[in-house]
Amino acid sequence: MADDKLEKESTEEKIFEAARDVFHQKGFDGARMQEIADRANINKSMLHYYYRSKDKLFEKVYQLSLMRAIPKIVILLNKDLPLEEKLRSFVREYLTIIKKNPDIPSFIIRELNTNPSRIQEFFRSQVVKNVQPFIDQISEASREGKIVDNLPAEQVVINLISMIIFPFIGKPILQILFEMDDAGFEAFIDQRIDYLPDYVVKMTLK
Amino acid sequence: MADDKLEKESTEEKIFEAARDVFHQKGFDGARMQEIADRANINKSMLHYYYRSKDKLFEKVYQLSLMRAIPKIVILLNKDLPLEEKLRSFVREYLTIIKKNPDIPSFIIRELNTNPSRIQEFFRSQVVKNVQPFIDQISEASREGKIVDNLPAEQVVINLISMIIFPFIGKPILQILFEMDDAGFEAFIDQRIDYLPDYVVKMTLK
DNA sequence: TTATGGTTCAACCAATTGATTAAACCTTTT
DNA sequence: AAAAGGTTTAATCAATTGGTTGAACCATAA
Repeated sequence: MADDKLEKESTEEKIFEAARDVFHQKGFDGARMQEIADRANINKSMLHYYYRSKDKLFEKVYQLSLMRAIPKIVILLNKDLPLEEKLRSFVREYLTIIKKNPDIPSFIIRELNTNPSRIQEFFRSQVVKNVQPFIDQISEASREGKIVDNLPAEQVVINLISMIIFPFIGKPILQILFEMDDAGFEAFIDQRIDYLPDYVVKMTLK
Repeated sequence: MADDKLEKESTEEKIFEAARDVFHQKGFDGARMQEIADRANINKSMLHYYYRSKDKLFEKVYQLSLMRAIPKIVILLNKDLPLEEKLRSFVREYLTIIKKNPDIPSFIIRELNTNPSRIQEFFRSQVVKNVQPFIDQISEASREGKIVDNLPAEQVVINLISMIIFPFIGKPILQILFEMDDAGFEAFIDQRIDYLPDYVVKMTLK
């Protein structure tokens, strides 16, 4: 009755959000159930009441993190667009989505490197088949001599993904190197959203 | 007396190497002292006898991992070379060094994201001042209108680093996406060492 | 009012983990 | 050979961690 302003949030939701924050920041191994409980302002038993175990809770967080980041992009890749336009919107869309969820890349990469098996399956079943048409489209363009240096599709795709994702993963290094605060980093990303789509097209297509 | 072929290795060294492997693979939080001891084929007490604590042991591993990866590159950046040549050799050298220590990038990035304070200082004191001349050189070139799209130095540098480092960090994704085994991945990197230096120059300098 | 059933909590448990200890072992020195 | 000192080991500790339990709480329905 004190400040129930916007506290319609259920306990289950509070737990999930706290878990998401802690898992994102510390990873599975570094996360503590007690810390999640504290951040959600509830008793630790509640975690197990709603999610059974740390593994199950992590699974939920992980799944939603991936779901939030990937499908929107994947849809784009399956559209029937000319390569040039697809490249441009891929870069722009991807950067924009990650900007809204900037801690997801580090999170995914970290868990993918420390405990591959847990999620390789997800990638194999959800991502690969949706990216394949895009790869094929690039391969075809390469065979037709439309790609700079006749690079194979794998190299082109990695160059794309690298330039999109790495700045978020390397944020702490970046901030030290260029003496950026968080606002500076955001401005840096905005600048990227602005020039990178055209830049990528230019450096990829003849 | 069985197979003491090359076992001149001291216990201290065996511990360090085992620790390096385990820390690289699992990170600080995921690493277990017992696992390190097992991998080194020694009693767990030896870890503490030689390195006092898990933290101290980690510190040693971390420091050497950084030392091994960074100085060689940093030296290059301070040489008095024309930008074009410096770019080329920067990409080639950096890729070659990481190829020899392919698990270091993920390791550094992971710890940098989970526990920034532990190492920010190292970067600030060791890396920044050595990279600065390189940044300045690019900034100057940009002012002189020699950079494609007149990109600011920060964007150029990040594009470089992204394309060099990310493939190693994203190896698990890459392997799923393109159905690569470890040999395939190495071939992929070799291909990169081959074309990326010139490619980067072309996409950076007018 | 009271019975019901979902929710919350404090107390507790078993297992794991980093760390310590004291004795045994081995190599070198005297 | 015996003393000395560094090295190795097994046993053990205290703290932490994920997880469990049973009772209390509280809203809703009979």
